[in-house]
Amino acid sequence: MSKFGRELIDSLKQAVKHAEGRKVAGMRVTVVEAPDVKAIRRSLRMSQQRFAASYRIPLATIKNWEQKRRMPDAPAAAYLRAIARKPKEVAEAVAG
Amino acid sequence: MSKFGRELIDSLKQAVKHAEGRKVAGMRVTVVEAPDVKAIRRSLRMSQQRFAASYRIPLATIKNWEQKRRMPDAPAAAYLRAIARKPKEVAEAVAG
DNA sequence: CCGAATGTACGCCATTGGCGCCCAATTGTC
DNA sequence: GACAATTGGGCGCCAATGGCGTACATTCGG
Repeated sequence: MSKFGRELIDSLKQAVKHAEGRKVAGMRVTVVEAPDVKAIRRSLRMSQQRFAASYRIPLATIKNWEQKRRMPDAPAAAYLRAIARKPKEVAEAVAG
Repeated sequence: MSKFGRELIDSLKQAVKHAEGRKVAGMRVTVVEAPDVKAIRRSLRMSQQRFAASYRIPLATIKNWEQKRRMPDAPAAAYLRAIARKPKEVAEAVAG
């Protein structure tokens, strides 16, 4: 069996799974749209540095999110949602 | 130069950097101890499923954290901290 | 003019997120 | 007691993210 042959078969298997309505492992389909980190931060009138410190997120990670180089994963997206809606409460909760 | 030789040299370079107090790229040193997800969840008297749903974290991720198979990354740790201290406020914030 | 602060951009790589699957333990419900 | 449902532990797999470094552009106050 050639390498090409194996790859072709794998592709077909995935296609079949798709057709069956099953999910293909390793294929992530983003359902919810990405939270706009920059908008959230700006609405709080904070620099990236202060925002990062206030919510205990590494500065580099904030930068990645704002530049759309990385998408916040599910827990991070939830966290950002919480921050966007109750900035003060969350900041207090993580402080100290 | 053999493969083993190169690897040995790289290891020595890292050791030198360590000795110099510099940080070695790619080597993560966890500073804060891992949050005890199970304890947090239990104190809220929720099943893994409800906890996951309430805070919008995939069930599999909760399992990984509780079984210590994965460590929550920095944003996740901050989120858990917020949850631990202001469970109701955070739950309300992420709901809807 | 220059240094500090802020933010954009990108490389690198170990670790995590996220998914599926299976199985044991616990908790109902008849 | 028997049976089904819920809960949670354990593990393999893979792409994507987290985290850190470095360099460069822009803004701003002295």
